[in-house]
Amino acid sequence: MTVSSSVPRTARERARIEVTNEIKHAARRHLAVDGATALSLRAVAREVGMVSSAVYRYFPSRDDLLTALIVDAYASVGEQAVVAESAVRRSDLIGRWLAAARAVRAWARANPHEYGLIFGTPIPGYVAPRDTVDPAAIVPRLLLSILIDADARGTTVSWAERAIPRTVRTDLRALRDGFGIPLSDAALGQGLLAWTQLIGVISFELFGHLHNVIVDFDTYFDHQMRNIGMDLGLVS
Amino acid sequence: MTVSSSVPRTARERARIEVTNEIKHAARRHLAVDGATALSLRAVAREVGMVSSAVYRYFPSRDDLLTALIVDAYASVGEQAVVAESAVRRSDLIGRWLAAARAVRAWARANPHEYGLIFGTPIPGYVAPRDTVDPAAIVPRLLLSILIDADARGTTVSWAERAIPRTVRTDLRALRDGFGIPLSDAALGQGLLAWTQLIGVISFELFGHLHNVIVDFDTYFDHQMRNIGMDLGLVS
DNA sequence: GATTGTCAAGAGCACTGCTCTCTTTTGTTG
DNA sequence: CAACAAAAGAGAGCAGTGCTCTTGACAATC
Repeated sequence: MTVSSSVPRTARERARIEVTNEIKHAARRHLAVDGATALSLRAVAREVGMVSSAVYRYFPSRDDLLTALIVDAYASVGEQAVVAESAVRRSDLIGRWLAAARAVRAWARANPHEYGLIFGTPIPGYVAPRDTVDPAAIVPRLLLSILIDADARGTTVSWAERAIPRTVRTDLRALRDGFGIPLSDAALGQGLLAWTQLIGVISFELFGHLHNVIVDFDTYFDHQMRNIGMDLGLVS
Repeated sequence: MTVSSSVPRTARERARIEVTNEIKHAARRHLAVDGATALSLRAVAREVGMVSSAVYRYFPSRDDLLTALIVDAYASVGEQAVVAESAVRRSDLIGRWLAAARAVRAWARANPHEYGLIFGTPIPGYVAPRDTVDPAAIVPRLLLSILIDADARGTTVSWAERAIPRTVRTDLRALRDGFGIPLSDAALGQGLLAWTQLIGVISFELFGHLHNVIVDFDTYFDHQMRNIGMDLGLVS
């Protein structure tokens, strides 16, 4: 094997990439309409004009197809969040937090099944391969970068004075050292919870747990996110 | 139709209830092992010694079987939470909150697939029937009762002074009036978020979003829940 | 130009949810 | 008690699924 890797050289390789993308796009369309459980490899094959067995040349199993869609979904939501957040003035910390949060929610509402794929019930017997961890970290990393900027400006998190158990400190230290995050245990811990809250509020909305409770989800989401941002010390 | 309704009179009715339960138990076993998507009506039928078509006399479709399991799951987690919370001294507000939260998490860890069934990705094209809304409300209601007791003791929620948008107030008022909840908008709103957080933290743990981040989940969960409880004004 | 690796197609296996028809069992009524 | 109606089980069958294996066609390389 030579250096050829990312650049398609032969016509075969080029065609392979093209067909692979075609399959993925068709699969994403089916996913958007029918959901993950109803995603049929045969139906996808029909749509791209192939016989089902031919698809197996590109994805060795249905789960592998789903994994590819998961990676793409993570990349997609991550990109949306990054773009939205980068459009806000750097010093407007709460604005950056709200922009990122709103972008994630908007993406989730536009692609509910893809959202469910990555933040809902995991596929049984399925373990996320290495490929998914990098794109999955985009949004959390973005949120942390806001916290880091806030910390640099001298803000403090509302739980700064609260005790933190020893083993939690150990876990947080490993996280901080592993990724080089210059944040206090308190900020890191509360940031982790904020990330959890963001996904939790969106999940409750999309999965119907606030049906007949909240009507104006737009305002409700903004309200909760703004309060969380204030607790994080991102005062405007 | 006479008064006979809940009490089985004839042997047939009795047998029907028994077979129905047998099917549900077999289904629950399969669910626990293989997950919801892999739940096969035929496999369940085989286990109870029936032919698949006979099961349709009891559950008109696979989704109806799943719905029955969902209702049971809600009832199950609700009972666990109620039992655990009731064992705590009434004046120990944070203890009651922690007991309920820990009970929900313990149930979730013991029955991950049932948890995923009710708090994970909803089944595509599936709308929760009326039967599910009552059992689904047990845990939220329990958490609210703690907040109500706290309010009666004069505690205040950490967001008590923060502005609440008009439409959010409208939604919260409808909720308060509909269920007769004597709580301020601030307490109700923050309570709603606490409930979301509880499920969010458990989901992140079970669905693997904190893999390689948190090791000691027991302590991490307790830590976050205690902090949330403090924000709710449940100081010990 | 012959050879080697890649791809698409087709048949087939074991499984699924679900719908029929047919037979047996059960409860009620004349 | 016999006759009838309702309920429940059995079996076959349909259309669909994921996946495997074999067969034939094409392209890249020696």
